[in-house]
Amino acid sequence: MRPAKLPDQQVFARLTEVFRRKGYQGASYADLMAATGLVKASLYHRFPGGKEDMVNAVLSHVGNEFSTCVLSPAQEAGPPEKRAQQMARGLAKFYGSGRNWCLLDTLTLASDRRTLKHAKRSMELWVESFARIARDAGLSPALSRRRAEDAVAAIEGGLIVSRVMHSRRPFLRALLTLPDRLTSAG
Amino acid sequence: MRPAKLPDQQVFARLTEVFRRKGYQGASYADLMAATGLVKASLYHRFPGGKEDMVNAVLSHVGNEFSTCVLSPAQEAGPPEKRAQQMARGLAKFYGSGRNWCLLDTLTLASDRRTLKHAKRSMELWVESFARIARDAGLSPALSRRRAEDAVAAIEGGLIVSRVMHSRRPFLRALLTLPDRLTSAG
DNA sequence: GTCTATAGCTTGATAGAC
DNA sequence: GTCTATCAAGCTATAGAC
Repeated sequence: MRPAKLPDQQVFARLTEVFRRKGYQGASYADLMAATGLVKASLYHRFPGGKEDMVNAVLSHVGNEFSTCVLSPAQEAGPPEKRAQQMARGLAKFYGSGRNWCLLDTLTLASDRRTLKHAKRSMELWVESFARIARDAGLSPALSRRRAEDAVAAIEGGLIVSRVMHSRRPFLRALLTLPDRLTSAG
Repeated sequence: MRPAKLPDQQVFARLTEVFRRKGYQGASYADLMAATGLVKASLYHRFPGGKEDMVNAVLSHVGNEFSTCVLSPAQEAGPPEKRAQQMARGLAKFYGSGRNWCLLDTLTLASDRRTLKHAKRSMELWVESFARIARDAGLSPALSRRRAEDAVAAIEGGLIVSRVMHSRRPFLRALLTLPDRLTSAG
């Protein structure tokens, strides 16, 4: 009998896990097959362009998750501080309290231009979303932009220090200081 | 006639360049051969353990550079603010104003335990060096440690945002705020 | 949409001449 | 300390059956 289709959601989740840990070049088909339980030809059936297609599908999928989990609070009504706190909670969940690594980091080592552009667009959305909070808190557009970029950097850097030092605290501190970072005057 | 020995310094510098851009798995022998001008067997002659040996030699070599270029100002006499400024200048040079990527980031994706331990030790030295500045500025040991970790995270994150967004400013801002980050009260 | 089977290329690694 | 030559293993990719 014909094997049932493995749900897209599961495929995406498992591919994501591999790319997060190994990056683009580090993720071999052997890894991707083992993670999904699908054989190579099946992966090519779903992603005709091979790994490049997979990576971009994963970036889109994870980008959607990130939007609903983290970015959407920025759009809603309410005081900027509260919205920033909500985003921090979303980030804690999204990054598994620092256990997960960030695709925008791991996928931007020696991968193709399409992927790099995709990653840049994703980070741009993230920064813009943070900047909106800062503007709503009364900061100037230019300062808001800087604060937003620096907040993203604090989180990405927190993830790296957490990864290298084997402690989640640096990442968690970056979340704790997020609201102040985005909304405090000066 | 027998080909002359290619100076260690040049070999290290060129290998470093490759590992910085491609990470451990991304750096193939083809890449390493092209960068050094040495053939595969010659690389194995210098590094009997292959890539793992190369990476660890590169980490040691770059670690020494980092020590003299960045960490040594922390040991000297003088006001903490001045020393922090000196370190910021050293970091600007070391990271090519944001053009260079950090080995502690790129080499910690799916590489062997020895390399991960080496990277952790290097970052530990870095954090400790920053923390000393903070203590000399009068901060408590615990706060100094947190400030130091967060400062390293700000720099690593600045490098990532700079890399993804194609702008050196996030990294350069992380340097500009370094002295205050390490020495301000509270 | 899954699988088996196969192809050719690239990889990491070694032996041995100069 | 460099090189040429060679190797098995792993890699990406495709053809075709069910």
